[in-house]
Order: sequence, then C-alpha cells, then structure tokens
Amino acid sequence: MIENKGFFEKVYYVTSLIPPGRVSTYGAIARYLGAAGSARMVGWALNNCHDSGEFIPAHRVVNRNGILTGKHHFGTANAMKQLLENENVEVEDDKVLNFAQIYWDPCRELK
DNA sequence: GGTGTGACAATGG
DNA sequence: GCCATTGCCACAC
Repeated sequence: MIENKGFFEKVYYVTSLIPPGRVSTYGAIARYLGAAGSARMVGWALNNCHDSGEFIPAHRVVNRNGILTGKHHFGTANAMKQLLENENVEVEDDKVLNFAQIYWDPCRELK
C-alpha cells in the first residue's frame, strides 16, 4: 500500500483517487494522510508532482475556499480551469462554483 | 543535522 | 466581515 511510501507518494496516490468531476482540498488530503495541519505539504508535494513520473490530477485539488490557488503552477493560468471544465466542473474567476456539492472528502468517501 | 520553504488553514484585530 | 499574522509538518539544500 502506501504506508511504506513517502508522504509525497501518499499525496500522489490520494490525489489520483479523486474521481473526475469532483474536487478536494489540501487540508482534507493532509488530514486523511494523518498529517492534519500540514496542508502546505500537500501543495508542496503537488508542486513536485511532475517528478512522480505520472500525471497527477492536481487540478482537482483546491484550497478550502474552492479557489484554484495553484493554477499558475500548472503551466498556464487557464490550464487548470480548462481541465476542470473539461470534467463538468463549473469554474469561474479561478474558483469552483458548486464546490460544496462536488467536494470529495477522502476521509468520507474512502473511509 | 540545521535552516528554509511551500499550490494551506486557522485565528486575531 | 475583510486583511494580516501565526502555526504547521515533511522535504530539499
């Protein structure tokens, strides 16, 4: 499983489990990994997601406000928004509109 | 092995 | 209720 993996691997794993059309938050992922309060680590891990060798749907991970904080790190500013809209996720002004509805909590969904 | 950092989150004014 | 500050913990240098 992912227990033996590093924290980054765990982040990559959980992030890859986010179903299309759903979004999650850094804090939720961090809490699911047992590192509650280290939400920043999740963002940092996703920052190095390009080193994982696999594509990580980091566009499905936003902050607790549903704002696409890391859009700039995604390459281009519109890339993240474009990917979300491609998955039927309504995004406007760099934030998810129906964020509360499509919010995917690993603690609740994966359990 | 110590310091800095980071795509956040929570609290305080 | 909005803006500024602090805490946070794991990883890179």
